[in-house]
Amino acid sequence: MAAEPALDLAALADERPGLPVSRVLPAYQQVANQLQELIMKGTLAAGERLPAEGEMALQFGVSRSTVREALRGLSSQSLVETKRGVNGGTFVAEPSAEHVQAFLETTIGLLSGADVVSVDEILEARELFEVPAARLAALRRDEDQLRRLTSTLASGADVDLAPDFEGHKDFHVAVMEASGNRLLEVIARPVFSVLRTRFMRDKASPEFWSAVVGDHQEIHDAIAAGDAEAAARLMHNHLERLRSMYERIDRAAPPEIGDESAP
Amino acid sequence: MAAEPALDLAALADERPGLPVSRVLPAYQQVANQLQELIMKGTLAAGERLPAEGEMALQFGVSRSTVREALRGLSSQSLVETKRGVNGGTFVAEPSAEHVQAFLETTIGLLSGADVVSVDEILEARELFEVPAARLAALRRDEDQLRRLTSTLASGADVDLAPDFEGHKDFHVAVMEASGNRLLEVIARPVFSVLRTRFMRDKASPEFWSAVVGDHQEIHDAIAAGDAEAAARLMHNHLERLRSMYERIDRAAPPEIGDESAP
DNA sequence: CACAGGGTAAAGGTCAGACACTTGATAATC
DNA sequence: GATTATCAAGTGTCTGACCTTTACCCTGTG
Repeated sequence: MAAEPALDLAALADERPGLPVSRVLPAYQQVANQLQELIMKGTLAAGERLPAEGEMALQFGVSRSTVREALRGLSSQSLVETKRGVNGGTFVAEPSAEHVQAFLETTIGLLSGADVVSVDEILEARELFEVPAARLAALRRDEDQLRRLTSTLASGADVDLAPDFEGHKDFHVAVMEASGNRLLEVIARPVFSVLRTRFMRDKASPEFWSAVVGDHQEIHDAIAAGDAEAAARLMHNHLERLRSMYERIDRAAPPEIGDESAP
Repeated sequence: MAAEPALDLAALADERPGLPVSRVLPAYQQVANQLQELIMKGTLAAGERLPAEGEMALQFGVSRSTVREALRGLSSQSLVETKRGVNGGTFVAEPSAEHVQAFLETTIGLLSGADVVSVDEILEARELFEVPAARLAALRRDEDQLRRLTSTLASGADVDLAPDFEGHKDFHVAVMEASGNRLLEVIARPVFSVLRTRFMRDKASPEFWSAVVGDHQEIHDAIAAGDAEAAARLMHNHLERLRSMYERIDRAAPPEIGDESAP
């Protein structure tokens, strides 16, 4: 086992951030950077197993704690995953859409909370994503996707006495799914979720929700019929309706966010 | 200093993931989760300073190493930042668009590399973002943004003998900036960068690049004139041109990615 | 009084070594 | 042959120490 050509990573650091930082990065940062680069370059393939922590510590010439801190950073970026037990270890993670969505949701939420982006911008972006999504869905949805879209209508109608955001959400998610563009889905869903989080349910009138259900039905029919332009137009109108509600709530609510102790 | 009402966080864990995990999460995960929740809820405001690592260790009833691993995770999600020295410590990070962009760029790159999303989908998504961006830019650009847009043209023309992706990139970034929607900008830029990374420069003919420069000029003029529909139409045509080039390269290149050792 | 220099201490960064916990595989037992 | 006990690799956690950075204070000097 002496001839194992284990990963020789120690000669990969080429970072010269100029001068904005303290001229030397912490060791755990350097280790993380090097590993990340190897992963991004594909040198370490998805699913591949990294050396054990102790071994990496030897290779990098740092302590095991330092390696572990580096790995924690990478793992919370979903670049690696760790498993315990025999055959455990650190593995290069298979990138998944869910990771990206989860991250985007939290960060867009923060950006919005910190007023780096406004609610108007989120609503506008949403329209940019969802109107084309409806158009594409009309053109490309397969039977399966259509079935799923239909089912969100049914469940929405069932609970129309307790109209909640869930049915609403499911419908829009199904539309994006039917658009056949996963990147669009990955990006649009978090945008959507942030709005959902910011504007909790039960703030709109029952009439509003029944109008929403009606909109959904119409959009569904257009998508089912393959009428792309109608689907796009109806989605646009639908989002206009939502926007006006959001804006009303936004104006009514205090600018403070994250407060939940108010009686 | 004995009566400092430090953050009492130890009674906040309400996570019951059901059973998909090993029924208990690692301590560093739990600590990270609790801190993250406090940050997301706004209980810990941006810029606020957390207790020192040793103190948090006491509060959570874990060792300092465990706290540190939790903090590494949070800091690579840009939720906290650490500073050394006196008055150093861990601070809740101010969310910034750059963080999101950096993360999106790496993850979309990975998703694309792993064929979770196809190049076609990225190109399509890009069109969905950029055509409306051009329209909005025509309607809303201020003088400053227009100036920046113009300057990208000049630099592009200067180096038309060595047409590189940089000028191309700057132009498109300037358009998105002029759209006045920061969320759009945050999302579209990484999408764009991924394409740039995947299709390195110098693969297209000089004629192609001069056509690109011409397109840019036309789009610029439309935006400058405030002609939204023309800007959108021209951007659409421009992206069609780019798409055909990307697709040609994609077909010609081997399906392997991340190879750079090939002579 | 103003400023330069050094000291100081708080807090993060790193290390070493040890032990506990998980978990798949293997061996021992019924 | 099926069940159970043992084992070992590897991550998870702890302890306690020491190094490094750096804002701030306190001199001392001009």
